[in-house]
Amino acid sequence: MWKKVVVVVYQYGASRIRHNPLDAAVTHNITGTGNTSPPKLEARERIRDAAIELFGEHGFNEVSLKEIACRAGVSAPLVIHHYESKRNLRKVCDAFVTEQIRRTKTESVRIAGPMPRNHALELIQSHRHLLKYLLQAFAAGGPEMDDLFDTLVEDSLEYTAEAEQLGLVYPSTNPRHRAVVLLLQSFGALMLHHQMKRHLGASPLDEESEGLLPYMAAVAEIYTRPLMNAEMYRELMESQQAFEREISDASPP
Amino acid sequence: MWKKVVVVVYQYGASRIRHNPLDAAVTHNITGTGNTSPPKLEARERIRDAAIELFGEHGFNEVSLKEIACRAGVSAPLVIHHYESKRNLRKVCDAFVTEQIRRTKTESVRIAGPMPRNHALELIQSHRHLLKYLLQAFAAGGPEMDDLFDTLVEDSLEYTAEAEQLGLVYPSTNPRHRAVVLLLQSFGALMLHHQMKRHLGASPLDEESEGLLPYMAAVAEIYTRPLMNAEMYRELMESQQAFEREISDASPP
DNA sequence: CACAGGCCTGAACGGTTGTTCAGCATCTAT
DNA sequence: ATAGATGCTGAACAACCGTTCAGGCCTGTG
Repeated sequence: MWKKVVVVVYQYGASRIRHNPLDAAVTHNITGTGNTSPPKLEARERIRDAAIELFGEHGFNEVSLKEIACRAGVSAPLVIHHYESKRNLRKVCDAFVTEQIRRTKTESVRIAGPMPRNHALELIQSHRHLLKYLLQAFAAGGPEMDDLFDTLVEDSLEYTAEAEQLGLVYPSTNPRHRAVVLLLQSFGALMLHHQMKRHLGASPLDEESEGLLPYMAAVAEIYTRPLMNAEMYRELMESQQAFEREISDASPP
Repeated sequence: MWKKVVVVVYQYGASRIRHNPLDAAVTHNITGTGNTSPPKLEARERIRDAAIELFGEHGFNEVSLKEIACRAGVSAPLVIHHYESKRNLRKVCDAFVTEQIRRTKTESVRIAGPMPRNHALELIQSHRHLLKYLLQAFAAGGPEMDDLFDTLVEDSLEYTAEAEQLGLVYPSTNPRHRAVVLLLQSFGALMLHHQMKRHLGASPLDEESEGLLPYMAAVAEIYTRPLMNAEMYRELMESQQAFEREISDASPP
């Protein structure tokens, strides 16, 4: 039954989150027909969805309870009545989005097979609002997000290893570190989606799903062909090592 | 007595900032000789520096005027007296940081020669607070930041081309797009510096400058050796092309 | 029918925010 | 010495925030 709730919520979210009386009637209809177990439906889920959408769009502190309530078609005190406080609402949203993304990820992994595409791009097409929320939550921090990031790393590590055995991905001297940096780069690039859209014409986070080819092509080229020389590599590492040696020589007396 | 505490805190903060000798000389000169042009020194700069530091650390909306004033060792209304409003203060900070980074960048380019290191890493060692502010400002958006990002792209493009002629960097089918994506990835990874520190042990944004080798090594490996197969590349591009074709076939009736 | 209980709301409260205002020192110029 | 800027402050203000409270609507149950 919990699943059913989730499905309804998702469909609701996919329909751009209009909270008209019509939609309210529809949800009421759905709840009224079948479920015998304690429903507790309707407004509670609408509030959560509105919060997720608005937090994802504008950030946590930029959104007031009144705006959330307004988008959910309810009053502000009701938000407090259902979720104890705004902070707790955020915690619930964090947990919900985390769970939803975890499920979506494993599903998409099953479907896509051992294709180590960009994690971010994997999620984008169907769950844009979740991804937006996720990015805001990553920026804001919090233990839920730390856990989620960890599982993303583990998942990435896992099916990158599969792809490596298939010869699609080349081995690394430190697969875990590589996976982490790739995740950081992928999600980080999405956090700058505004600049990405300005310079590349489109971003995975805006409404139209088209025009991503320039970005995909650039990323693909960077990841399939070496970008810089081995000599470059050596110089980079040596300068950094020299710098760190200099630091540690100077500081610890 | 409270003031004294504040002042100490500020000086400690300022000693990390390390103003340019040029700026220090100018300010001292003005105050000492009684320049005819509007002096308005001392507190005004302190407020600006405090604002930059706090905005960079906690974000624009997370910092109140009172906190800025407290760190600058003045009262809140004085902030309004010097800078018309909080929004205007942010605009001034944007312009100042932008200008400072522009200057620093050209200097570092001169010094480093045609070494297309990470732009971010280039700035980090000496101007961490500026970089923190920059990342927050990128996240918040604004025309000043758009302009700055554009010049970063142009600069990157320019001396990547130099490095290319020296054989340190390999050519691209679209150098501009590649430069943009590299910038997005570099800065974006820094925006997730919390996760970076958790998984890689250190981040360029925290106080100690050591321990960056894991990150540098992973980045260097990604950029010097191909990550995935050409077959992988083909599949990636084709799936995206197919997806976009499907979209454009369905939508424009 | 009465009545209890779960949604839900309007009004109101305390706290914080950015900003305004009147006035206090300090200094310069007349 | 007087007048006038200038730099700066404490007190106060309106607006908004998250949250509380008392009560109204609706539904199910005796």
